Amino acid sequence: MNYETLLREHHLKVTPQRLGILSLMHTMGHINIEELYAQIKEQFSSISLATLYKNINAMVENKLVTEVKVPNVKSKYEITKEPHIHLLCSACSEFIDLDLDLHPLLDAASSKSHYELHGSCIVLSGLCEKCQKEL
Amino acid sequence: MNYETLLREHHLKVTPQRLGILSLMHTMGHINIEELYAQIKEQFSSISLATLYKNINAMVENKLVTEVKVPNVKSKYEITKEPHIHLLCSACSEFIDLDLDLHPLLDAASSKSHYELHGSCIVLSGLCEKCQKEL
DNA sequence: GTATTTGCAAATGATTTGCAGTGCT
DNA sequence: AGCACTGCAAATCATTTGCAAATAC
Repeated sequence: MNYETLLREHHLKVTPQRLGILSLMHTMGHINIEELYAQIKEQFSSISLATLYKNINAMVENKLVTEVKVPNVKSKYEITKEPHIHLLCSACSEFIDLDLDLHPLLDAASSKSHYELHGSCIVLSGLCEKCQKEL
Repeated sequence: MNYETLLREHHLKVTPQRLGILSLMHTMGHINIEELYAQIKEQFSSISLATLYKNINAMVENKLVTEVKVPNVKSKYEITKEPHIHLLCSACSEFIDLDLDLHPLLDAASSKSHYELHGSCIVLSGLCEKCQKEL
């Protein structure tokens, strides 16, 4: 993925810090502010939390990045993609994407409610396969 | 609904403040901390925010109440019920429940991921019927 | 060259904690 | 009676803001 292009397409200037943020977000899949700050300090030891917040906010406003609010844990951030399901394991905190066709659900929701839908935040929680066996 | 019984069933002591909180939550459907504080002050003028937080947290821990994390706005609280969809209008901030059969989705998610699912937080956002017409 | 971004420090906002007094069972 | 709850004040944690120096375009 070319992060420079991605930034420019979303009307954001290219800075080394932003490239670092996107690269981490891409390799981690989902990441919260705390983890992001810890990781990015390894590349930019003097980066400040304020910069991180400003950048994340700018990216979310420009829809380059999506915030996923998750019950019980801190918000995660991911590079924006098509609507999909998130799964959270309440034992080991694994947090993964699940690509299922959401159109049947979205269509049903839309026609029953007469809403014109633009976004979704779907988090299902339970036990992952591994944790089911270990408990 | 009998709030006293509800509290006892969830191993929480009955206090006037808690009855007030549940009553408001039931009549409002969904409510955030700020709204709740403003409303409950009319019944208990000396109630403190700390008490409100402690009670909400206790109720959430005992699963009497569910926190709904919503993108862009403050968390809402509701009396716990079966999994369902929430709809948020991004123009007028209407926030409503939509009762659709979620079993097809949950079953598909479960069998594809091998997760044993326990909870869901589903928020769809868009424009309500009224706001579509006005824009 | 101009506008934006960065990093620091300080300010704000939200939530939690400690504790003395009160109320529930 | 004993333990949990309330309300206050203070502490903590998360996020935002203001500003001078550095950087992007």
